[in-house]
Formats: sequence, C-alpha cells, structure tokens
Amino acid sequence: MRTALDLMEAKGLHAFSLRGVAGELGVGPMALYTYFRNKDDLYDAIRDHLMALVPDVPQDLPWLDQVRFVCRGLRALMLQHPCLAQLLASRPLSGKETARVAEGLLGVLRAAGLEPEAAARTHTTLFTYVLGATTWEIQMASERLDPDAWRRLRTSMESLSAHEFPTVVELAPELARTSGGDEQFDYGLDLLLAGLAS
Amino acid sequence: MRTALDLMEAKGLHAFSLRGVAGELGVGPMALYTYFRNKDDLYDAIRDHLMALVPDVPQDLPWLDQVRFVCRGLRALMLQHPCLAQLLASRPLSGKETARVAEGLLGVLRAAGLEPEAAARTHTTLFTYVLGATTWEIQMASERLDPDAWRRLRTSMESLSAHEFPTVVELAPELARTSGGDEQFDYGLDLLLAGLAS
DNA sequence: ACCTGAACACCGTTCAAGT
DNA sequence: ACCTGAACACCGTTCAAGT
Repeated sequence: MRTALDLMEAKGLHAFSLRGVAGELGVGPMALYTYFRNKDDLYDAIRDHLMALVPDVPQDLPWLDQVRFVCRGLRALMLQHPCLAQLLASRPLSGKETARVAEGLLGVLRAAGLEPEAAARTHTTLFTYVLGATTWEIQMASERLDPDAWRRLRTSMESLSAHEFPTVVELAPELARTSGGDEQFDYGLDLLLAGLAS
Repeated sequence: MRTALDLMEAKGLHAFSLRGVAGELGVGPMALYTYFRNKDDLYDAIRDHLMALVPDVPQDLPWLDQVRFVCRGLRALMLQHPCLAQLLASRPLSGKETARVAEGLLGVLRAAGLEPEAAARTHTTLFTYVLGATTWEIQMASERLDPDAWRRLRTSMESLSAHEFPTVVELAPELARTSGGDEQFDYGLDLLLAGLAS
C-alpha cells in the first residue's frame, strides 16, 4: 500500500498500474492478488488509509470554528495526496474512516442545534464543496506545473476577443489569482457558513 | 465525436477506448488520428461540445435568479452527460465554450455590483460547488444502480456500531435522502447565495 | 499463505505504406 | 486528406502450478 501510494503521487493516478507496483517491489504482478482482490480493492484500501489521517474534531472551539477545522483539514490532506480527491469521486462510498470523518462533522452540526435533515443536508453541502473546490484547485495547480499546458492556457486566454468575452478578459488576473489557495477556499467556506448562520 | 460521446455515456468513462470508437465506426483505430491528435484531444473536443449546451443567461430576471439558473443548468447538463463532470475535473482548462459559460456568470456578478476580486472569487466558488455537488450526486446514483455496490454499502452502513458512530447511524435515512436530488443541490446553492446576500 | 509464469483479451500510439 | 496494417510497449486478470 505504501509503494502504491508513492507511485500514485509520483506519476499521477492516470499512470498508476498494478504492474508498476509489482515491479517496484520486485515481484510478479500476481503477487499483489494475495493482498488485494483487484485494483479497485487496492484503491479502496488506500482511500481508507488516507481518510484515517483526517484529524479529529477539536472539542474546545465554537462550532463554526470546528466546522472550519474539519473542512480545512480534509482539504489539506487532499492537497498533500491529490489522488484522494479522485478516489473519493470515483470509488463507491465505503470504509470505516470515511464514516469517522462524517461522524465528526455531523456530531458538530447536531450539537449546534441543527435538526437531523438540516444536519445531513449541511454535511453533504460542506463535503461536496470541499471536494469540488479542492479538485479544481489541484487541477489548476497541475496545469501550472506542466509548462506545455500552462503555455496553451495563456495563449488561449489571450486569444479570447475582448468583444465576445469582455468580463473574462477584464477579470483575467483576478480569475488566475482565485483559482486556488487558502484565501479562495476560505472565501467559499465562509459564504456557506454565513448562509448557515442566517 | 457523437459515437465517442455515446460510448462514454453507455459504458462509463473508465471503459471508454479509442479502439472501441473505431470498432463502432467500422474503421481501424488509426483512422481516428486524422481528426484528433490523441485521446486527450478527443476528450477536450467532447468537453467543449458539451459546454456549448449550457444555456445562455436569461436577461429578464433578478440577478440571484440568474445565478441560480446558470448553476442549475450546468448541473442538469452534467447529470445528463455524467462524463462532463469527470472531464472538467481531469482535463486542463481550455476551450471557447468554457469561457462563454464563465462570461455569463461573471457578467451577472459584475452587473450586480460585485468588485472584480469578489466577482472572481464568487464565480470560482459557485463553479466548484456545482462541480463537487454534482460529481458526488453522480457517484451516489451510479452506486445505487449497481446492485452489488448498493448491497455492499447497505451492509457496511449497518455494520457500523451505534456506539462508535452514533450520529451517522442515527442520521442514516437522512444521509441517504440528502445524497442527491434537486432539493439537496438547491440547499447548498441557497446557502452560498444567502452568504453572498449577507 | 504466498508467489510464479504463461496466457488472454485488451490498451494508446508510432511508423511506413497505401489511396 | 484519409485510412490501413503491423508492430511496440503496455494494461488487469484468470488459471494452473509451485512452495
């Protein structure tokens, strides 16, 4: 699992293969099937292993700060292990550790006085916001790292006619600045929490 | 492109292959390379083709309703073409049609009086919320359609100890109900818009 | 339980060749 | 411009066989 995780982060999930893991470990491809039923099973094991790293909810904070803490912690882990976002989006929901994270956030929301339905809806909203925001952030960052993709994006942005896309062209620098980062993540998170407070 | 899109929606993006498209068209795999430089190029073409289907912003509505219209339209298109969400999350940003959608939403936000930076941040927040919420919704729906995965989820939910995960167990029915649907999407969207109004 | 080795049915892409 | 056919370097997984 550690070797698999290393390979996924080094070369990206799209280039990850069981044969690659086996090669790295100096065994035949079939040796892995002693420990995992198939590739998806390995994916699920790694997702659970990573979700276990999401920190527990700190107990001595106002509940809005507890929510912020959990959401930021999940994002930080996804940034550290970009494959986690893809695994959450592509593999069926399962695993104790995912339940543990849900338990933490749901507990905070219930303790804050939200009714069962509102707590569940808010939990799903927060989780999907973190997933979407961080997925996009990772995507934009990987584009900036690939000089070829970065050049293509710049030229395609510059080729947009200011007549057809006046606002996009005018706000190009702001859009580039808001395509990731702590500030952007907190902006959206605070919008949700402000909506919740009202 | 139409054949490729059909195959992606019939069998899922993970099972999509250029050789499959070529086979469906009754040509050799290499015939496709006359029209697309490689597989990624075809992906980008399909993403652009789908983004062109996002409806334009209606002009005779209050701006919050305009925002709602665009976000709901994008979600509806992703639900109709589940591969779109995956393509947006996995392919570098590019294409005129993506700029068109951004232009529509950014124009509304600027006309509503938001400063350039706030407009950009709000646009990114809304877009990533739609992406995350709909990605998750698609994932949950596909799990419900696969009887095997659905059974595994039910049993893994029931095996959670009410002692270790009291809130998750208590809210299981609510969580199941809030894992998708128009109501859940609008709940999160309205949280964001309420935060924006405040 | 743990691993091998051969085999099967696939991939995306290159290259040289045709029309 | 458009397509073929062979080839290369890969995949995940099954099956039978070993220790």
